[in-house]
Amino acid sequence: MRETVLTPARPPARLPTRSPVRPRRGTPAETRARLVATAAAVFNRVGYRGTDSNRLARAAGYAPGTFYKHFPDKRAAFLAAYEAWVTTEWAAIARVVAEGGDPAAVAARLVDMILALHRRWRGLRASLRALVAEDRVARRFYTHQRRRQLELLLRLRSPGRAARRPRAEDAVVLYTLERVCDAAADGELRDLRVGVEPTVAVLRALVRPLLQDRP
Amino acid sequence: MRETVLTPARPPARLPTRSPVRPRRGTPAETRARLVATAAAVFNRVGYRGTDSNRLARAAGYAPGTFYKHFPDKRAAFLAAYEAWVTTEWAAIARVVAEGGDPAAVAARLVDMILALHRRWRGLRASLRALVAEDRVARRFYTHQRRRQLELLLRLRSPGRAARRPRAEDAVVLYTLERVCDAAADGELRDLRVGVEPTVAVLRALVRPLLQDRP
Amino acid sequence: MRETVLTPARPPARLPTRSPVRPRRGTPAETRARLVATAAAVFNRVGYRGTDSNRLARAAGYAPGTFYKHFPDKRAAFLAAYEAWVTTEWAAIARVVAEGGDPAAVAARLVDMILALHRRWRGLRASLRALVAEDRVARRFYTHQRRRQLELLLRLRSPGRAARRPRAEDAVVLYTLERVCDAAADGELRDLRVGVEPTVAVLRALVRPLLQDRP
Amino acid sequence: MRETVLTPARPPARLPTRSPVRPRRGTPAETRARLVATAAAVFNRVGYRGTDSNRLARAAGYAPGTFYKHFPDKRAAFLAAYEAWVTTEWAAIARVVAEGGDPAAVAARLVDMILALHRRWRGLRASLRALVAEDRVARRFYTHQRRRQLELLLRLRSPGRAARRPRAEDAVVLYTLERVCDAAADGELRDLRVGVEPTVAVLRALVRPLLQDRP
DNA sequence: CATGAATGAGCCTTCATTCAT
DNA sequence: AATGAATGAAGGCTCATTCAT
Repeated sequence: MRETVLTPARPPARLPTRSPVRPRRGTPAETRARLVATAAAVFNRVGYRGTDSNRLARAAGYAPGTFYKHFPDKRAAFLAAYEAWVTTEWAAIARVVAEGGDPAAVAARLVDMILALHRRWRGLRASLRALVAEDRVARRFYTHQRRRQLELLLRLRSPGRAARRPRAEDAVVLYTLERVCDAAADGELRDLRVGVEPTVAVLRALVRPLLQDRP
Repeated sequence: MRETVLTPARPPARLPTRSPVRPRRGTPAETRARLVATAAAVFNRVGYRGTDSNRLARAAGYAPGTFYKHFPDKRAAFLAAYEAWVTTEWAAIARVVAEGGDPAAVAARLVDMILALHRRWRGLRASLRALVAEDRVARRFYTHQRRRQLELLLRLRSPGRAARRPRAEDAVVLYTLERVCDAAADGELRDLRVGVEPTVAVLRALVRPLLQDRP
Repeated sequence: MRETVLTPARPPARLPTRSPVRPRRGTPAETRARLVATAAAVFNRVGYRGTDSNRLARAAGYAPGTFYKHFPDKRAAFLAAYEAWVTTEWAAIARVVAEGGDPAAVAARLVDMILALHRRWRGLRASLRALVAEDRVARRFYTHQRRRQLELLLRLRSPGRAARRPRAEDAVVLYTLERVCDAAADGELRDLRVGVEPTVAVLRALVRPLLQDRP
Repeated sequence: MRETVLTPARPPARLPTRSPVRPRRGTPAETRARLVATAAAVFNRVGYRGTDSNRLARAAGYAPGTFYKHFPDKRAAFLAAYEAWVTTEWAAIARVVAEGGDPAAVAARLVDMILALHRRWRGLRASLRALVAEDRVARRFYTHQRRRQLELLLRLRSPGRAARRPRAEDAVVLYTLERVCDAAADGELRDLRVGVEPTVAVLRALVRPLLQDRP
């Protein structure tokens, strides 16, 4: 196994990042996209509580009022950023799976890619966890995204056929993958005196069975 | 297997809950304990962001100033409440393990107990996640507690001897257990159309190997 | 006395109400008229503070900028709506007086009509009072309208001749009529446990002497 | 008739006006009273929309937060100021009536006093009208005060006995008195080319029958 | 030890208005 | 003539924290 966690085969997928200054006058969709991209970057850097809607707007090159033309509130902007993140992640997952190869190799590439993504967006993800823990609406949104992921996973594995693996097992693996990648991204593993490499190996072993139906 | 998740063999261990009103004047330790207990209960009910330090003090029967005589800030009160929770949890774990029985039965009782504890304190735990995600100090505190747990686990399993199981595996199981119990407690599983019972079964299978050294 | 307050002899005169949607492109006068009519209806429903100029423009089928092509500001649109209301009211008054009949009957029909008009436009009138109370320009505008009314009244009563009734008495009756009709329209009388019928009777008795010169 | 409207027999009753600076640390009741007095003065000068809660607090010598320890919002502070005003007014009315004298003289003193009070507090009263016109809660509060006045009036006139005068007539006179005094205070009469003196004479004639039961 | 009145920076949001198209 | 994206000053309110008593 050549690849290491820190040098994935392919650079982590990126959310579009903020354009520099004064984008004045564009289509609403463009403005919204700029706001979302900037919000993602800013939230990732300083966290959800670390900014306010005014700063978010300014960072994207707009005045405070513009923000509220596109989002009912700060939370909505955050959830839009998170949704973009999930879309990015699952596009990347689909790509890795589509590339094919033997299941162990695919599992390895998947785990590496997911970990890289969690690393790159660890601030955003931390804020997500915080918000989901505190806010009903955010929680609903998050759970909805996770259900999407579960369905996606089923479809990835067995296109056209019914999955034979129990749903509970899939869910547990998904939770584990998410939680452990967050821990690794946040440096928790290091603080625990647990190596990243062996942990990644454990995750790969966990993910592999996800990729094929039971024998 | 008789026990169900919803009716654990033993009622979930409880943090001391808040004393009623006006306890005024006692030893500093008593006052602090009352504040911690009240804080735990209030945080569990309305979340970390759902109260302020004034209300917390009043709920325990004190004036706002008293709160700051015992804690440098609101976060410290929260972390004290969480520390009490962890202590409670691991005392309960030790008790279950000490009761003995065949490993499968012990694993089952452990998972049930932990899930019950997460259910009872789901508000507190949600706030913990939020705070840990946002706050460096809280994160350090949390990671420190987790290390304690890891050591405790090692000692539980193989008193006196060195553990032979890789540390990474233990850590992953610990994360999984925590994350999935939180998901169950918060109703995420239901929203995902995943049954609690089969999920618990998966967790038990995961926990069992923790309890004995490799053959 | 046949007529009741609630079933006036003739339906209350109506300001033209808002045109439905997208009237785009017309003469400036048409556009302005549509904006005024819509503004009257919207202000009557939600009050002056209850909308903003953007919504007002949209409600009339225009973009925000169009609004400011026709009015220097929101207040101007309101005053235009109020002016239309006063014109409507005094046209109705003139009509009732022109119909003739014995003074008592005319007074009765007048009071009923005025009350009906205050009822139908109570939201608009409430906003008028609010604005007049807060805003110098609106106050001047309002006082100017009231002077017009006073002159109109003098001319109604004694066409061609100088009035012999002291101006102060007329003014007081005008104020009373206005204030009490507003109170009735707003349900204040009910809250005061004062019947509308006897109050209307008092007003009629007050109005009658306005209609003829002193004997 | 000696007294003129502008030089009433007795100086208009005054709400306590604001204390100058930094009153730090007092009983809550004192602080609240200072805030109410300052609010009354400031609202009277610049109107309800002319300040904000921060400025109100600062004007009374406090920080913004202090304001919200005593009032749930700006409106509540305003209504407290208005309530104080009504209390002041009716104490003055009771005093004038208690002084006795022949009904015409009492009526004259009453009207003069009320007009003076409306003049002194015309800004406050204008804001009251604005708020009542726009805000349900303020309207309810205002109507409640007015009912109190009506009851007070009944009791003033016929202590111990039932009133024989119809309630509707009393209410109409109360409304007239209020509306016309406001008009005089706001300079509307002048703009209407109506003299204050003859208007006051009309009001006195109106008020006189309030003071005694029908013959 | 405990009190509780007071603090004040700062956040979220609104809306009347402008101007490039 | 009409558009509508963008503006930005300002307002209402919160809450962690202090300090004189």
